[in-house]
Amino acid sequence: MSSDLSALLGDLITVNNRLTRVAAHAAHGTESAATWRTLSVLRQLGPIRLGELAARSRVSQPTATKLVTHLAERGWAERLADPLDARVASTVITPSGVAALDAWRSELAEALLPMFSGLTDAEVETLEEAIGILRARLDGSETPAVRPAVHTTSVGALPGTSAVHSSSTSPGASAAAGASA
Amino acid sequence: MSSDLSALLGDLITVNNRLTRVAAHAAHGTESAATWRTLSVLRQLGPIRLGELAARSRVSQPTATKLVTHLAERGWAERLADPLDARVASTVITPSGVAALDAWRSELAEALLPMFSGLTDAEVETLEEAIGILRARLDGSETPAVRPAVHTTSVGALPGTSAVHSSSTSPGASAAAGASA
DNA sequence: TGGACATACATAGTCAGACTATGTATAGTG
DNA sequence: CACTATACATAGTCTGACTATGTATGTCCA
Repeated sequence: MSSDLSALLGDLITVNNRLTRVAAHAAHGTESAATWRTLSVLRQLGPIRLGELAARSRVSQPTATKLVTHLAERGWAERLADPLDARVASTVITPSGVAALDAWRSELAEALLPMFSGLTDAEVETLEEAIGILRARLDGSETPAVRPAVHTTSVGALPGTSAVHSSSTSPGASAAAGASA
Repeated sequence: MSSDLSALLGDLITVNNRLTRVAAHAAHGTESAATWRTLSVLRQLGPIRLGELAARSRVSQPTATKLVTHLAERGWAERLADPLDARVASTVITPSGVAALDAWRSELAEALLPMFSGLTDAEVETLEEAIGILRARLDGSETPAVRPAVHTTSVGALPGTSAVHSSSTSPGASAAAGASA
């Protein structure tokens, strides 16, 4: 019954774009979506080099610089000097940043509740599983674009490529939904 | 403990934001996401007044004006004068617009295929259902009078057989797939 | 050891989508 | 026939995103 993967992806992005507008209205009095997205990545991946953050967030390196600067001004992230390489400026989320992220999630959820009230248990489970599937794909696919390095530094093994292929009705989805980076 | 709806919604929006970045890279040589989102709404809802389009797209009325102007310049949409009310400028998608939308979907799907290759049938089904659930909520929560879910059509019943572009529902009141309050 | 090249991040400048505030034309009403 | 409400257009601004480029540091090799 799986019609066409092409159509599925088209619908996925279309719905995604519409949801983005809804979220923009929901998180009104707070920061931008880019801020929260970046904070989420920081919380999930811990101290991370700026270039790696840019790749994971699918933004350009200058954009990542701006976002981190913004977070640092808010006290939600800090830059750490790398003792082994003075060029590197790793970024960490601060406790204040974690708190802010949690607060945003709460506010967002409250704003979206009317739209998503009355979901059946089955629907909630479906959404949880779908989120898990998408997250696995987002985390697992290493950035195709920015990786011209032929150099084999091989210091920090990237934590990606979790290779999660849990089928539906497996416990993986609910766990992924609850963990929340 | 499966359902903390608050956490689910937070995860949903976070994943959504990350997917948006992926899509931005995928549809590279073409128009913006706002263009395709608007075009999708136009195809789904047929001739539609500008204010209604803005509400459905979750953008302000001036933004809708700009988007429609852009579409009209491309020849992808046309403004229709309302014989009963000279203030009204309804908008319709043109055949050229439908073709452009289909082309975008194809290009997008091709670009995203590597990331989503190897999905199991169950995973595809889960994503299809999730898309249906979200679409129902997006379509349903618009007007003060929420359209009641009429029948319990399975989401898997999307046709997808006749044309290259399936889904995106049919015009009219087909929004209630899978709502089942 | 020192110069050439590569890498990591920062800065500058630009573009587009989104908003609020406001203007203009038409419709409805007492 | 004004008087208000409605529907859309216009003006101006903010911000996230990009490309192009600059600066500092690391690495390689003669």
